[in-house]
Amino acid sequence: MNDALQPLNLKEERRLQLLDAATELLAKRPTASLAEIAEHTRISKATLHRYFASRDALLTALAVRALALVSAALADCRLSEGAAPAALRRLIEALIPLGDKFYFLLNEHLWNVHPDLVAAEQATEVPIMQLIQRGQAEGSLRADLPVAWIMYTLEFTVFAAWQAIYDGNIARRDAAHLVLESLLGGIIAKA
Amino acid sequence: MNDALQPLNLKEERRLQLLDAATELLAKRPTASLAEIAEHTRISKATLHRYFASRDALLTALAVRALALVSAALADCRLSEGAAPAALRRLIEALIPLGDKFYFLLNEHLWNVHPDLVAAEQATEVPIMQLIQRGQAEGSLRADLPVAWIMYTLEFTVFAAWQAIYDGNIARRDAAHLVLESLLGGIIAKA
DNA sequence: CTCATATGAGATAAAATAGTCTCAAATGAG
DNA sequence: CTCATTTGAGACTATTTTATCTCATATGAG
Repeated sequence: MNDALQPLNLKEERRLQLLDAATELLAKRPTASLAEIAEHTRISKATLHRYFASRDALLTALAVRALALVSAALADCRLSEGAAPAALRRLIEALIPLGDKFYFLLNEHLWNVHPDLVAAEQATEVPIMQLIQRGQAEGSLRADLPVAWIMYTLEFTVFAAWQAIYDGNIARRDAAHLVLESLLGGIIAKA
Repeated sequence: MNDALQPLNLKEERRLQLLDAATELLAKRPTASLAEIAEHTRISKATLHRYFASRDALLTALAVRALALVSAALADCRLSEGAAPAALRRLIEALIPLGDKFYFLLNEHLWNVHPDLVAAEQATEVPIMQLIQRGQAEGSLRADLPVAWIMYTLEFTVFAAWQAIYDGNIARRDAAHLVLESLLGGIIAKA
């Protein structure tokens, strides 16, 4: 699965560029037709079909790539090392640029078509969950909030940041800071 | 638009039940076909068409109802009264059960079809934005986080709660408390 | 420049979804 | 119970989306 991260020839590079542009659009508009995806990626329908034989092939490629990138990011973050808040920071910084891909992994409508990838997707959740548990055990994260809930709020806040960047409402360079501040410290002013 | 909240005859009651069930499914799976919506709502395709003449009619009804319910909830919350944190609490408590409808209002893929409702949707954002601004001016909400970002994180956290309830991962009765705690106070343990 | 390859536009076919309709059965009120 | 209304199943039609293909043009490497 790390094949998705190997150095590539030009055509493969282009294919991934198209795939990433398609992912963006599909994150914003899951109902987009292939004609709309072609338009968004600035290629003709025929060319889109040359790169991805079918809608299913496109969605599969998307899922595989999302899994590979998120898994690699998680591994790079070494979530089991260092204090939990610092690890969480590394995680958030890594995930924001992958917000659309991360969003796809979290949504069930893709998995209906690709149940074979479900186990791999669930495997991406394990290190995050363990990090939260570790933080609670260490006393650095609140233990009164259920782990499951912390995961939801983390995941949705990361996607909110991706969306806010995409919409042009926050600057990319500010995003991680904003997520960290609001998620970790909350929005209430300190006394 | 408050017509959507008037006492109803039995058939209209049933129609709204169907509409609400369809809204749930479409929040989880925007690509659901009418056949899938019919199955989810436990009626036949023919009956679905009897209640909503077309997919467009269904989506329009959904948007109109979502707008009516969210607008009414916002009005009930009297966001300009009382301290900002208390008003925020009332807001969150009101919005969670409307999470699927709120999510729809925030997403662009519906408005492509119904640009006429865009102004009304944007009007629902104004009292929320004003509340945040008021909180910042009063010093109860952090002024270092942009208003736009606070709105994103609020909206996505509310939807996260709706989703978590729908998935069976948190209890409905706990949801508002969890949102308030994590959003307002953050997830870092207090020293 | 040449030439191999990639691409777009648009026509066409196939598949899926949306929409329409009929009639028997189910439902609910009186 | 009767009877008016609603519903489901499924056949059928219409529309949209997906997929396929051709050929002229564009592109890029040498």
